[in-house]
Amino acid sequence: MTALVRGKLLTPVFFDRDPRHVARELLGKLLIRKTAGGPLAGRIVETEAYLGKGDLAAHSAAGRTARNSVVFGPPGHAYVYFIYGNHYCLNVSCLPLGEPGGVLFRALEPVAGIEEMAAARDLDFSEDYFSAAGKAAKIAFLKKIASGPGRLCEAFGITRERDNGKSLMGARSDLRIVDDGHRCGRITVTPRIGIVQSADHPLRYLIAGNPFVSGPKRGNSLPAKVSR
DNA sequence: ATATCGATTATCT
DNA sequence: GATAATCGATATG
Repeated sequence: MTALVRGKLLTPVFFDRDPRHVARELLGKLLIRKTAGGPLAGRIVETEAYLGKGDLAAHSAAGRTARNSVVFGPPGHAYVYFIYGNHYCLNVSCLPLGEPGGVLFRALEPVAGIEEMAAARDLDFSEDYFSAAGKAAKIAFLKKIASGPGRLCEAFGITRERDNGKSLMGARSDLRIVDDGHRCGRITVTPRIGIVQSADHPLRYLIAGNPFVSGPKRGNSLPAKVSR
């Protein structure tokens, strides 16, 4: 697996906006984790926007607490929380200091560090088998690595202890997002997944037709489609 | 292919 | 004490 993992770091201005814009424009960017054994990288293919005010599904809906304080902080920083006693989820803070808002990373297309990520996910990986496998089998395997918010955190070793509050824009940060010039085509917008309050708002964004998005294939092409 | 269910704990009421 | 921005296993068509 070749790994061309280079690109421009994103800036505070990119994140200092409405989470809906950030969520949409994060599609196609690369999330990168620097490790001693080389970089882990995945292309962002699915996100969800969480708005500060009036969004009852957002952790910030009831105001600032110890857990959600990063979302009230400056833009471009990692908000990592623990959920269901089992999983971590990664968000990036949006909007200026004092205004809550964020974007949840829901799925990545594995780009570099496949073997390391598979190991972190407790998946069996054989280079020989993988390189010989057909296209469909490759996709099926790669989909298990980071297709889901809890899965991508496990693949990247993202935890609250290690990453909460960290800048995702820094040249010194081991966790960052870059723009490598990739342009995704059409974007599909659907309601968010796994929530009950404010469940109808179309705030989930995904690259249309991308096989690495989370969830059943059915719901991923239903409502509004937007191009860019 | 879709539905249902149990696991497991930080956080908030 | 109830809940949760999930996942993986199991059951059923």
